[in-house]
Amino acid sequence: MSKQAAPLTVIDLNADAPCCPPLAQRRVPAETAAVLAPAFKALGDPVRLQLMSMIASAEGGEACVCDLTPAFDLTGPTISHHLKALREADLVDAERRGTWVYYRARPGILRQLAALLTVEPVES
Amino acid sequence: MSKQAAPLTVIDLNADAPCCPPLAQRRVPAETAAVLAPAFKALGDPVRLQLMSMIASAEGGEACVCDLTPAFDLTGPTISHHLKALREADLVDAERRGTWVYYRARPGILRQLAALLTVEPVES
DNA sequence: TGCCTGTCTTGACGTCTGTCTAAGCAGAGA
DNA sequence: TCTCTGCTTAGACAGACGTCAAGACAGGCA
Repeated sequence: MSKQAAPLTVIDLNADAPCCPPLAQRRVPAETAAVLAPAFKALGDPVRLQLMSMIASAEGGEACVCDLTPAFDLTGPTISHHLKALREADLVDAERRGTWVYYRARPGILRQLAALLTVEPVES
Repeated sequence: MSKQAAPLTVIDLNADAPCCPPLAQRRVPAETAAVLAPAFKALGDPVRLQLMSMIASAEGGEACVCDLTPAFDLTGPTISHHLKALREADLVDAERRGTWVYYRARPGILRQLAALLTVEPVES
């Protein structure tokens, strides 16, 4: 994976308002695709999708790694690796408080992705 | 993988109504994650994200491979490979009419994915 | 301070992915 | 029937990914 961080910051993934029109309305430009595809890719693993959901739906808006790990038949390092992938895709934030590390979802980018996938309701 | 794909058809990817509550509302079960993650994975490549958008936003609701291929600096077989990935993720349908092959988006699964990512609007 | 607990990082290994070239298949037209 | 065009499949290769074991690091507690 080559670098792609320089001029692509045009798209603010943390904004609350959708950055882009729905995918089905107008063709997604290459720059937008390059920025958003990694987020979809991060969600493209069943373990990470569940992790994302556990974090986003946790009470208080945050989840402790100590609660996430036992939910899977995977070793700690593997969960840590998946969490890192979610972090690098800007889907979650991590914060260490004492012994434990807490993860918190970033709703902004989730909104971007949801907006991109929006389709008009069925006409019948 | 020792699963036999039998009971996973509980989730109808082509239904128009969302199959599942938003990811941030309730924890996504493993079965649901296993079904939906491949769709996110398919969208997790910039080329496929653009292809998906070109197909979904095409007039008439369908796009010819002959129009898709020249839009990228990639060979025909590579585009064909990506289209196959979208097909296998149930994101698009293909139909041959005479010399050309036309691709059409399946809005149902896009709605499922969008619904899963839905987050409550910002409270301010 | 020293030990214990909990998490992250590193390195390794096998598998999967993205891309290409070459070959195969399906229709259309002469 | 032959040939041309358009798309897909097959095979190969480099690089990325998912997983684990082992070691490193950070904070709490006696």
